[in-house]
Amino acid sequence: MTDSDDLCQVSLVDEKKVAEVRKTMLDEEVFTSLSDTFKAFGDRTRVKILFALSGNELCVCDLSSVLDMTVSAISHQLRLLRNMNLVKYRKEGKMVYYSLCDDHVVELMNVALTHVKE
Amino acid sequence: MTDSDDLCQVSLVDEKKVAEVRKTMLDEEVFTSLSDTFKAFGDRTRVKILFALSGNELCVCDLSSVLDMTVSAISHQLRLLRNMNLVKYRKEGKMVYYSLCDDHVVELMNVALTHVKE
DNA sequence: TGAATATTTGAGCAATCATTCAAATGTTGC
DNA sequence: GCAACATTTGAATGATTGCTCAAATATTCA
Repeated sequence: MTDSDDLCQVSLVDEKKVAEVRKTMLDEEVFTSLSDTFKAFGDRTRVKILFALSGNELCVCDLSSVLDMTVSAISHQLRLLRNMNLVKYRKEGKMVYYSLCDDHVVELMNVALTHVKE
Repeated sequence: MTDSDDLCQVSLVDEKKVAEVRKTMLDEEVFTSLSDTFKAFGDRTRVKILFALSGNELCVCDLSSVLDMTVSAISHQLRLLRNMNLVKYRKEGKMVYYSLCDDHVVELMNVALTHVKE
């Protein structure tokens, strides 16, 4: 961070504004959780999985078939979504059925969709 | 994709469900836009920038000061956010003031925040 | 015109990440 | 126990990405 201390002159003028904004900033961990959550949605495979699971409980091979992707690839991404508490699973014999954890997931996708559609 | 055709036996049973889900899936480009949008939020620096800009118009060096990061690093991320139509800018002399494009940005962060806080 | 300043940009580098492949785990039914 | 099957896992690899550094733009003011 070579130029973090040679701030622009105007920052002295906006010192008050900067201080105010700095005060409203959340804790570092909150921003980390926030960006981690968004990061989980920030991949085509994972959004597709989450979208497919909205309203449906699906097993890994169902998802593999719907997305036309390797079971292994799907499973890797499901683990990530599990760790992020976005999906939960239910075992039934050899099968593992996945579903969404809560409604925030659908809500987030809907808000983002309205943005995408302008 | 070596095992995309040797689907599990159960998929024959769930064939109907899979076909239904497949029908509800959105177009490929929509999923791409969706994940790209989320990807823009999926970085600590960028969420912080977006959060700082919610309700405030700030110049690059203000942001640099608030986030305690290089002007260059901030500028690089601002370009990405500009390309994603999440922030807009206004030139005033040497300064460039950034602000959020629309309310979806704040809305998305709020929904994600309620998820993070459980 | 030339110095000072705010911002942008491109190349380079280290770190992260998504997928593949092969192997392991766990479950069912013989 | 063993074969078949659904899923998970670890290592490896190619691709993407965030930041730094140096240089380029663009604007103001003397």
